[in-house]
Amino acid sequence: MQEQKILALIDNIISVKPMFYKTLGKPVPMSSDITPGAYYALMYLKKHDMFSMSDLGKMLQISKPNVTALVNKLIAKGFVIRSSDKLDRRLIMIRLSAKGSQFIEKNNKKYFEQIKSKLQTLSDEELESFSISLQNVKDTLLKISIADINELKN
Amino acid sequence: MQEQKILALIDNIISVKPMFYKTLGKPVPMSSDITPGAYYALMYLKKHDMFSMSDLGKMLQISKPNVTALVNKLIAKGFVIRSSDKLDRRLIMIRLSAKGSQFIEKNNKKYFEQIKSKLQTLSDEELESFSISLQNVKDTLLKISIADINELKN
DNA sequence: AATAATAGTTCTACTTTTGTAACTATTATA
DNA sequence: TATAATAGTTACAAAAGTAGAACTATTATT
Repeated sequence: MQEQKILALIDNIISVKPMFYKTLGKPVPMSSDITPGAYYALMYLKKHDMFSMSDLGKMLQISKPNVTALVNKLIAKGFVIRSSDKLDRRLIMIRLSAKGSQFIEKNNKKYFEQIKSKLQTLSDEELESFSISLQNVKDTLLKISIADINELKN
Repeated sequence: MQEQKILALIDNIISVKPMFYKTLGKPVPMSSDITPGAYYALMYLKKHDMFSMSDLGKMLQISKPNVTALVNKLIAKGFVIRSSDKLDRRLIMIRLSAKGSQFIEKNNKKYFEQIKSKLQTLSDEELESFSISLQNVKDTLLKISIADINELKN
């Protein structure tokens, strides 16, 4: 890819980031039952099934002490399960509990309505192309994210 | 658009938001010369040229007292210019100064390298399609954002 | 002219996020 | 076995974001 096109792409990445974060409403506090950061953690766990504390921190880009604090809160709420790896007892694996999974699904539904109303300004064609593009963006980010976490492991 | 496809779209929106925010590195502190929120404000001003205090707050989704505090900091740094609207003297219009514009351009370039390294895991074809999709997502978000701000005006 | 509405400010307190340093337990290395 | 490296925790501090209430100045409404 040409250098110039890459620069344009990165410019788009930079400028779309805050838009993405802000345009479609607040992250996800709503119930105030949980902090946005904790909600993100639950979403990652829902997508990726299981993480060690360290890898969860890498995904969320937060430091280890913060992972501990965050996971403690999620455990206190029963949203997450802690289990130590038997092969390497240093590792503590975190996964979603049934309660945590239900919580996310229920809350996301509430959040749906909020976003849905914002989408009403778009035509049917715009919705279609937005949908396809977003899927592509998501897949790409996921790929970058996974490549990134693997690199950090080595 | 079918209800089911819309639900899938929204699900993607929700799950891609935290990815977008986190996957590609920290928002934009870097120099620590400015907070991420203030940086976002500068980016909005770069795109939209001019905002009243209230509209800026709506774009950034922050309350009026916080707009004041944020803009004060930006003015102290000389990144932004304050001017009152002559037709409606209640309005205070904010726009980027030359210094602010230069600051953003310079800092974005630094940020480029960080993102560029993350993109190296992608093939040329993936970069191309990512680029196109992202442009579409950006345009769509911008459209939603503008529709939203106009609605709030009425 | 009186009243209501809007734009912005000030003051204040609170939540959320974030980072650093020192520590324990376990595993890998030499 | 001694040492280094890794995973996670604890304790503390500080930055950043957020919001409510009361206030001034200006414009719109009646």
